[in-house]
Amino acid sequence: MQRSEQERLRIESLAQMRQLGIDPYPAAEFIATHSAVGLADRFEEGMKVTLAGRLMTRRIMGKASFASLQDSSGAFQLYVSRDEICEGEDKSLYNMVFKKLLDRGDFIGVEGETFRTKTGEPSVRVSKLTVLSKAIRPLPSPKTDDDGVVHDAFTDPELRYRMRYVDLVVNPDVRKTFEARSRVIQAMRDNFNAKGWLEVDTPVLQPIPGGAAAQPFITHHNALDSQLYLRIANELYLKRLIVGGFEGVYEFSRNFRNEGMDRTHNPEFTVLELYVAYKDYLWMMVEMENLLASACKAVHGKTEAELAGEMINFKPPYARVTMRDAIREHTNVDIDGLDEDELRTACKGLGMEIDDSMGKGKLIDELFGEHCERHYIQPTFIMDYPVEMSPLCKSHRDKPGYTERFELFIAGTEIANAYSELNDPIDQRERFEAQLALMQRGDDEAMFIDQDFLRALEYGMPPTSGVGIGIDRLVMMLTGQTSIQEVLLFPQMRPEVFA
RNA sequence: GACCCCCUAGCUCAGCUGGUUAGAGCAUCUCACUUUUAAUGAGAGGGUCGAGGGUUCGAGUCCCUCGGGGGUCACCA
Repeated sequence: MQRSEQERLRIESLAQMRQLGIDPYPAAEFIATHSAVGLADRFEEGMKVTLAGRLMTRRIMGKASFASLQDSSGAFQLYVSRDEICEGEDKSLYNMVFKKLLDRGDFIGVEGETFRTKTGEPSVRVSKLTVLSKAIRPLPSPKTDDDGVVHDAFTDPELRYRMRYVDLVVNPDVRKTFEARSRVIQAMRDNFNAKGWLEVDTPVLQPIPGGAAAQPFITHHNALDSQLYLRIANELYLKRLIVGGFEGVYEFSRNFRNEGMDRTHNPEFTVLELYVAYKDYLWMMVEMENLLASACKAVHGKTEAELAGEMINFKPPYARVTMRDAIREHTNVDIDGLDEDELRTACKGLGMEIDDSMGKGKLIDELFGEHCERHYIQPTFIMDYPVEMSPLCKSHRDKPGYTERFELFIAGTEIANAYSELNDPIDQRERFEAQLALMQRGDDEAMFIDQDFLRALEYGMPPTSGVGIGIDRLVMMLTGQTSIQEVLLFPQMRPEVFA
């Protein structure tokens, strides 16, 4: 393979280290007494410490040098003096190893005593230096000037996503985003566990891709000689567990949909699904408000987050708007009482592209998606969806033709979808059959009938409220990112071709 | 899937209506330097300009095909 000049030099340094009796990839444990930030937080002069991490910038000034050591928490300054790491006549550890054979990016461990330099910078005066792992490829070398401006940043999205390991090393904000993602998920999990709800795992490989309307990935099991699908949702499995007697179950579900990719869609994505027995969608709204407020606090320490120049306020309560009112407000169309033909005429009047395969539910969905959705910047519950677009949702307790469903919109994007779950097995069977009719009419997103799920409902499911929250999108909202690729460690890319 | 834009050194980028040997900063290498922090000073090396074809006396630059990426739209969360 073709090596760059810098790579060849580093490989040569490896050999030279071995000649000096230094193992560039030692096996032994290295114990760091402190992390970089931990040491900075509890800094006193005269502490005996050890640190481990990557050697980053070096400023060599003859017989002494400054360097920064970067670990998972951040960076700390090292002071390396020739005569302090080489006590005897042999100065090769400094002159050869430190100055020549080590490079930016190599892992080292150091032992030494803390002090402040004359400019006041907390530093470690290195007395012992151990090579922990040599890097043979050079890292990109961004620099930050006195005004905080970053020069030569590693910014090419293709390289950053394909080599996330490099991105994480040189772009501290990237690491912060993924730490925030972990905190969001942890805050949610803590919240659910405190209430006694059970975290469960349900099948990713499903014989029927149910619980949502989407194109699945199809695979094949050899031993069973049967077609299987990667799940597009886990909803129907969690409801089976409610039938089984658990009162609250949740799962952070990796779902797979064989559809387009853009800045809010990745073929695999994460949804938190939560189902709680004896609750309804009104209860769930309050639950969501509190949940998102605590998730936001977990990231920002307060209930506000900035996104694309807009402050998003996660403090409860959130606005509640019915689907009918939302459409009426933004299009002057009152969907109440319109039949399918009248609705189609109204959509055409608004210049929308529609076709005959669209049923009433789909038409309303289009109306909302095209004309309303983008207006909801602050967290807003859109509630009471028409029954045609919600085949798994309970009919509204006092609005015929509507369901007890809400979606939560933030920054014009759907973040969560929740129901008072349909638990009437006869009604559910009819809804599935209506989906079948839509499918025959040409709607390729209509749901399949899951006979086992219907059988489960026939054994009796308590009244239940369930919700799905798009975790990737929520993390985007909470970290100020506008592309899903920035909140996925390894976003889907075309396979790389190696020459 | 459609349209638009991008791909030049390890990184970030210049490179005009085509014109000698393709440039800069950082990184790298050599030398100097014991309190620097975008360290500094002096010097040096490093490129099949995404790939392949074409037009031309001459292509990084114009045209075509392909590959990769980004953006917009459509489907979807």
